[in-house]
Amino acid sequence: MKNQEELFLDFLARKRLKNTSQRMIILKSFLRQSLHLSTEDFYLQLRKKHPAIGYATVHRTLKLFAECGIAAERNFGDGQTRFEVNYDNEHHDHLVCTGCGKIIEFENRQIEQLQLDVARTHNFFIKDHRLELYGLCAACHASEASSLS
Amino acid sequence: MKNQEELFLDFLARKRLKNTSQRMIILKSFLRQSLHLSTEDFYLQLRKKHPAIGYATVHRTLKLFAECGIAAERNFGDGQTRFEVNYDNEHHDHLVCTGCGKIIEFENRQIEQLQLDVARTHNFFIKDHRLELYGLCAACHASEASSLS
DNA sequence: ATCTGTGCAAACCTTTTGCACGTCA
DNA sequence: TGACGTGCAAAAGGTTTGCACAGAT
Repeated sequence: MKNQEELFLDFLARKRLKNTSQRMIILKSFLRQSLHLSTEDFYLQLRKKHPAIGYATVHRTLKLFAECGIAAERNFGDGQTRFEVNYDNEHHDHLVCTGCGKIIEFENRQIEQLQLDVARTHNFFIKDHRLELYGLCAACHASEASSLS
Repeated sequence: MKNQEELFLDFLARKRLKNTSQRMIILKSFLRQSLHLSTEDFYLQLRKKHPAIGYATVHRTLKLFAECGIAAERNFGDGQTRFEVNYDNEHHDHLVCTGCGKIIEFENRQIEQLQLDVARTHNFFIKDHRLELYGLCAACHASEASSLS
């Protein structure tokens, strides 16, 4: 099994794209972070250490990551696209706290199986799916309850 | 049980908002369509019969629908916000055909129940969720298969 | 009469692109 | 050397807003 870095290098070679210092810096930085950062936030964080790298390069490189499969593009409805690391084709879904913005990943085989059943019922051939649960995490729920008293 | 129109009128009264002819036209037109139109597409369709109504008014009115609960804002990752009619707080999810753009609604109680289980495991208090399955409908799948031969 | 709503145009915000220069192969 | 990549700035694409006039209560 190849790791994410190797997968990306293979992808570049296959597409005759070039391996530049910027792409390596962005790749390493992206793999190091495990959050769900928007392009903007990721760029701002990256810029602290690498002020010369432009937003457009970051954007284009994240798109490449998505294209080669090591990143997944997410969209939680706040108008910003987020990228997350995609390990080993494992699929996971998200719990999103509308109070503090925290995002928790989860995986549930039974739900995945039921999705396949639904698809079959409608003669659909599923390629991908997105499941997001929106609500309050324990901490936000507690603080909301106390502020009402 | 009140219908969607009554719900909206109640909402306007409660908020001391005014009942204008534009809002009524947009409301009736919105309830009549059962598709998942983007604001832009909805506006273009509406303008055929009511050329004097502006985009901003349509946009603001759809937002009001979402606020009062008779519409739900959706986002399928194509950069456009879509609004759909929300009947009786019934929740449903979507199958999206990436070939022809067709959107099919479905409902699955077992999946909903499993979501609650996931939330409980993480001490989350769910308010809402979104589930979208992306793939090819039977027709697109067939035409893709035939074009490959 | 007053306060909200409308339509227009402009502002905004994020994503995408054109271009001249730099860099990898 | 030649093609691709980069950084900048500007364009694009969609959503939101300020403002002056119109309309509802």
